[in-house]
Amino acid sequence: MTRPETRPLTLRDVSEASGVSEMTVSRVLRNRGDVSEATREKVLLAAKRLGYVPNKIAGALASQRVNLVSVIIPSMTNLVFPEVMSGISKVLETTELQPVVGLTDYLPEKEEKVLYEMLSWRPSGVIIAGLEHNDAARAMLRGSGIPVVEIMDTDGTPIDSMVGISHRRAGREMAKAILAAGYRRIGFLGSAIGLDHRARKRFEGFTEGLAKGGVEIEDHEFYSGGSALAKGREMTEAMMARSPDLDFLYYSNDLIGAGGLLWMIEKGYDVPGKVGMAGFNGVRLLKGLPQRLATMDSCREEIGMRAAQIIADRLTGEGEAGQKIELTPTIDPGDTLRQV
Amino acid sequence: MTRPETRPLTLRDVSEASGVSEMTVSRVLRNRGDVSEATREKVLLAAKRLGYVPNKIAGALASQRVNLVSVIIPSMTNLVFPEVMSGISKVLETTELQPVVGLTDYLPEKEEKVLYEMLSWRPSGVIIAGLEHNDAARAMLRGSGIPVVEIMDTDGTPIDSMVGISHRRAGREMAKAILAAGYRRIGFLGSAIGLDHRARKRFEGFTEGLAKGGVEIEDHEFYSGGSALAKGREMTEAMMARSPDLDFLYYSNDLIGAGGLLWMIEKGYDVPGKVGMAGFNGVRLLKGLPQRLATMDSCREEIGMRAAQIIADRLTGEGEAGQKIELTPTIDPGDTLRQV
DNA sequence: ATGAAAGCGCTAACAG
DNA sequence: CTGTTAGCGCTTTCAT
Repeated sequence: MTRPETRPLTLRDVSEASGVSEMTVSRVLRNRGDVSEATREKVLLAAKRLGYVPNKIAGALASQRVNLVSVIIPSMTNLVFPEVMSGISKVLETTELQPVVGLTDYLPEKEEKVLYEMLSWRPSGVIIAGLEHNDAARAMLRGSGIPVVEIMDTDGTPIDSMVGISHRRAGREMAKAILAAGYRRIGFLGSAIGLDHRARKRFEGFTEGLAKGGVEIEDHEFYSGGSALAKGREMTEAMMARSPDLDFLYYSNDLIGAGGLLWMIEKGYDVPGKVGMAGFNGVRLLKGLPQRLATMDSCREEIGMRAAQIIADRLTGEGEAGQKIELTPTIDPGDTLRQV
Repeated sequence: MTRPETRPLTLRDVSEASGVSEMTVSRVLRNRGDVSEATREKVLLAAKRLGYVPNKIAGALASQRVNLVSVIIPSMTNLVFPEVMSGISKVLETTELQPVVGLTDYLPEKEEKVLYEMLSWRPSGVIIAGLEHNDAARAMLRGSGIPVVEIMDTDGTPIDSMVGISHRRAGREMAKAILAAGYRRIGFLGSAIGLDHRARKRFEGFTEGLAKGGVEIEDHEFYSGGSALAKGREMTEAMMARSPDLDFLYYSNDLIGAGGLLWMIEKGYDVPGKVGMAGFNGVRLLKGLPQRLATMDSCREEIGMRAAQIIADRLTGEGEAGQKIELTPTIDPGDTLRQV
């Protein structure tokens, strides 16, 4: 109980305290190999009494195995990624693996740096958001020799495996649904899509889908920073002032859409009769608004689960490299997309 | 560029490729000690060409130093913790340290497990949410010999340092403000506070504060699970049906408060004239609601920053152990707390 | 069922 | 400025 020195305990301490060789102590602590019940108990008792915590650094170096999976995502405040994480955790919890998160803030150089840090810990696998990475990052991933799963997006070529949805298709499908519902004068409101490739692809797919129906976007507005709900409100106000004839507002995410919806309700617009509205993501958080915003589920938790499963399977040897899984998001018309 | 074998590269590979000793390669890669510009460039070139990524496991074992800070929090989907994280990152980015997150889901046993895993990587410090931990967890933290900062809460005794607010006091202050504004018939709506000690302390402080004014809570309702916004709506409806005479609704967090507020607005209640409302946390996300919910800033980002700073300072030797920092949350009356 | 020896890839501490 | 020698704390491998 008393341990005046500050040196962390080692296997040797447990070995001496229990009178059992280091090797056998190690076996007991890892449940490996045959150890008699008697010595096992002696060891466990000693370890617990001392408060021994094994040193994974030494263990990993010796065994050349690290039960860590690097998860590299842009942000935690986005609502989207915590749900992906929860899918990943759900699956990894059934294994020996542990997720370790690195954040990129949507910046390629930061991604490169974080990836380098992560790989220097020799993780057993990498789950990384997006298909766009700079050359250095791609080289590292390819050279790492470990399973890599790129997630969220399937519009592109993965380094190894990928799990996601086609954002281009998601945009197209939403355009199709909007046109089918009879809307024609359409405004787009989105985040400034400089570095958010998936938002950009959705936007491209959307205009493409409209074009097929002979329709062009009538107005658009982009924002960056600030509270999404408030921004949605402001942008909607600005756009409806500028283009009062719009009959549909498509938002690049549910939060700004919700802000817009609240404003429209306040102003007494007939939604979805006169003006339809839709967002993107299927954010559960927003259930509870006066009207349910039409949206499209982005399959976040499932993406996390499938990605984690790919890594887990690869490590047990059951899995194949180069898997490409495209999930199919479904449109939820909510109360803001008129039904035909 | 070609590397048929799958064995990761080592310092030795770089050493051989550059014709410089391993030790000097190591010096170059870590910017330690004096190395001539000529050899430095030779080494850097070789390392880059091979795509060498150092093995931190070996480095950590040899140097007995790990630039990792464990951050142990209940959840990432809570809105509160991502902001704490962002404060932590902001400070650690100015240092060599890297945060590593572990999630407990508010479960003490899981906290113990996660902590054990974390400590087994011998991090340089621990930042952990809350002051309540089971015996094993406390023993590990105390025995770890590294700086420990418990965050969020200051109502209790820390193992080492703590940074947070007094939730008991926060509840009391809100009670005082509500009474001062003239409200008397008060309902409380909160999350089921089984394992959320901070919510519990706020509740206790709140009833205590009311008691000082001779007032007792008239009705209360607790929820668990589901979408907070929707729950707030449902709970508010239920409570107002049951206790139509209430003139104030205090919510244990902003999200359920927002749901309640939306419902009240829809039903045409005069807020804050007839009924006042308040939440807790100062969630920025919610700016953009029709009315701004009264709330109390929980200083999340600052807590993260201060905690990270304590760890960083301890490691450079400038800092002291046992720091106790209590921040003072301020009430934001928004539009739902009548001003006197 | 248990132990002894060797070494994982790197860095600290010395030499030169 | 550069190199050599010993480990870091554990696990692998091979004996017993």
